[in-house]
Amino acid sequence: MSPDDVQPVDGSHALDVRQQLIAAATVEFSRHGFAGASTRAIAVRAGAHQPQINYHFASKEALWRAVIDDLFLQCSAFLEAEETYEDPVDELREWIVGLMLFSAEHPELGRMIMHEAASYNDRMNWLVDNHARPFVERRDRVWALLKERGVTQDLDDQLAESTLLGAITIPFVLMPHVERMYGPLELNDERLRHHAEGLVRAFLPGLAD
Amino acid sequence: MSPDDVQPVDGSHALDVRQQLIAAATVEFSRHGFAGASTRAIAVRAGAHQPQINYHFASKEALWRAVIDDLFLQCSAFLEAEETYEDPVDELREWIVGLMLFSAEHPELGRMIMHEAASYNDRMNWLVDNHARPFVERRDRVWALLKERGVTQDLDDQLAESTLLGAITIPFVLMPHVERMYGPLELNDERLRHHAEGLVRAFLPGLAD
DNA sequence: TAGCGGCGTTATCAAATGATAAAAAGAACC
DNA sequence: GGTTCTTTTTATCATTTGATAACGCCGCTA
Repeated sequence: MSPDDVQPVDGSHALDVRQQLIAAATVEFSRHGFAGASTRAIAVRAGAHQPQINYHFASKEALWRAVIDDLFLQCSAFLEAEETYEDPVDELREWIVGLMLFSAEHPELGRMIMHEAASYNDRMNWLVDNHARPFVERRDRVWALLKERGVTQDLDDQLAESTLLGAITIPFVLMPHVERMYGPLELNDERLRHHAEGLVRAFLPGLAD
Repeated sequence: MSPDDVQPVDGSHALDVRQQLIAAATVEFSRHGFAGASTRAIAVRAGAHQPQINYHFASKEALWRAVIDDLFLQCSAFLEAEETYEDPVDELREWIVGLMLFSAEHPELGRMIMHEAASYNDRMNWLVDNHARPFVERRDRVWALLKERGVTQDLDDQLAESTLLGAITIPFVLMPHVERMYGPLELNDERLRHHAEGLVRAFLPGLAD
């Protein structure tokens, strides 16, 4: 009410709705896939009205892309550290550990990719071309380097990438499945890092440590 | 036209429609998930009419369960060999190789599981209780045995199962993704087996050979 | 204070969806 | 050949879906 009891300035409330919609859509899309997530359910979860989706985004599909953009941004931030390593061994090791920790905290990205990458469709193509490719190409170079050095597990070159991806992320992507099987899991940082070390040994068996 | 131009005898035509519907539903469900697959698209692919789904199966959901039953049956047949091994090392090794070959040939099962296991829902519960649990419990026993023997990779006990599952199946589950990345893959039996050996070494590093 | 633009809110549309009813067509059995 | 049961085929229903239109509210600016 008072003049400097600042209302969010200059459209920031609209930005807030956008953020809420993205957050809600992240949950709905990752749980139910693109087709299974309804714009109404997303709106309810966001505390917004369904037409606001088409106002703030061009379409359901555009909202989906915004969610993916957001998740990859978070993922990049999480893996930022890997940028700084000089030794490719350290880089891959930290990538494995980092991606596993990210997947544990934000399994939604892996889930959304799984939903789309099961078929040849436009969203999958967009996903690969706009986000996955740069990620993968960089890692493929690192993998090739380490392969020459003889420290990598001997896997098929074109399957290695997705094999690592699966081994690292699937336990968290399938957490509902895992918990149905074993009961609620209590994963603390220590357990996660111990597991990650196992993954590193599995795929970089040439490391003497 | 001629009298002994035999029509399929004794209801076998109906059985044929059932099979066609299951085959078509396998494709549609694995590509688009439960919600994304429409009964009309399934019927068209099967060369049948949409209401025949509700005639031969109680509901879309019942058809989905029939598809899963069918796929797990095929998977069991594929892995039959593992039943015969005495040494648990051989059993796990052959399971890894067998599941990888099955996933390469029938990626649909993995894709359908991925669609469902991303959230807590009835189909996921049914899947775990009716199919996954017996599979997993058996393998967990083998894994525990081999762990005592000190030949397994040191992974978190409750994450090891899904980690293996991910490493083995994801390249084929995500084949559209992989091919978008690398171009069309030509995976022959030799390449697949070579890759599988790498997986065995990754998760059973204690084997001297 | 009048006008304007950004945004929230309500109402509504056309299309698609799973399911069912009812009629038509076969197949089997006497 | 007639009867009965099974299966196919057509027509249709009630919901749900993504999207748009229309209207109202609020803040800003002149």
